[in-house]
Amino acid sequence: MLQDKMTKKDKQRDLCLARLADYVLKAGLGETSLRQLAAAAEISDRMLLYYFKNKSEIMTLTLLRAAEEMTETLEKVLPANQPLPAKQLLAEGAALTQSDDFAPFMRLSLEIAVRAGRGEAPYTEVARLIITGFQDWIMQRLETQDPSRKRAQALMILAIIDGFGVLCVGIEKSSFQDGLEAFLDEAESLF
Amino acid sequence: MLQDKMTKKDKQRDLCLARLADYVLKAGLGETSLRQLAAAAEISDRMLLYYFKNKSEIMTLTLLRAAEEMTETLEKVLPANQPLPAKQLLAEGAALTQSDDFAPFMRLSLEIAVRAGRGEAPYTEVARLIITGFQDWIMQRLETQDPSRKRAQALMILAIIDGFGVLCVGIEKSSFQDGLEAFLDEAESLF
DNA sequence: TATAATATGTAGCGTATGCTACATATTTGG
DNA sequence: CCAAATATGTAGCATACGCTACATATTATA
Repeated sequence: MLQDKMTKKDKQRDLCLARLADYVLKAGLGETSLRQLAAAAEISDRMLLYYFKNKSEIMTLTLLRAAEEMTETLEKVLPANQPLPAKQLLAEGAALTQSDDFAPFMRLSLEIAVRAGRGEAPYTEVARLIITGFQDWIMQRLETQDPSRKRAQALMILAIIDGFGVLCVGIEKSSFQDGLEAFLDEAESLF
Repeated sequence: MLQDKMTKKDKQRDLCLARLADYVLKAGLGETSLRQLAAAAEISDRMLLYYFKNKSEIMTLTLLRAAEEMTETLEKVLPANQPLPAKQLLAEGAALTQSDDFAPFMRLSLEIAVRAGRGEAPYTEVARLIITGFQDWIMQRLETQDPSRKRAQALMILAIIDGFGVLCVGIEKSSFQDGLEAFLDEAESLF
């Protein structure tokens, strides 16, 4: 990635993408006109379209970059040292959705998923990438006795984490007065 | 609601909102310029702004109308005859997210929740309304032995249903080859 | 150093947006 | 019936959008 023979253009593209990934993580997908993106990248919109062929390419590469950063953040926050039981992994994941480090990724992922649901390109492929990335992360940390069901179990855990994220995002945790732990206890008592 | 002494303007407003609610359920929140809304309402944009004071009012009332319809649809799809055990209620709810009748509400709800998460008015209040509406629906159908935890349990069930909705919306159920039932079995086996 | 390739600024095009001004038609009520 | 209120069409404004044409500066290469 950090090759010596990157042209200046390539280096600028890379710098732009780093800044743009940070920007969309903070601002979301709603404030992404070329002029706004250019301001975030600290260049002129003219140069943005010199470095990239059009807005679609900018957004695709920016979201892929953000997805990469999400994967790295996930790895950093909870390294895959030893597997955890499902309930504990679920608790870790749900807590993540509220942590300062990870919440922006959660919000952005949901925005991407929603747009993917409407069939908007290029969100469809990015959404799939993010979901499978998160799913893999869960699988690598899930202690299980039945390997054949591991993938499905991971998907179930991911669904609960996502659902928790939606509720938090949508209602700003005002209905979670009892706290995250109490909420998660319900998961256990449900079945 | 159907008063005799509605002025023509009031009647037109009502008709518009009915059509607009249908429209946003189909098209989502991404295609909602005044001209597009006017076409959906089968009037001119000029008249749309005669009936309503501005776009913000149009969207607020339209989404409230859609939320009302969601509540009615929920009631119709599964009347509150007798309470169900959590697992069965969860299965019903998850299946709903894929049914033709209810999937549009699910997609729209997620779009609203995401925008609410960014603090965009008027989505914040509408999101809260939708979430509590769905939560109440669950509570009224949930068989429980510990009433003090009923509300939290309902929220947990809602989280799983929402998470399932996100995954379906985001990846178009390609990862659910095993089907909904197998997926739900995991919920049971997880704990 | 001359020339070609790369880089950057300025200006603006065509279109879409939310919204309004102004005129005219239609209905209503005294 | 006639004035006042209500309803509707036409046209367009100001702004924002994605993107491009054109000129000029800077750098690399021969």
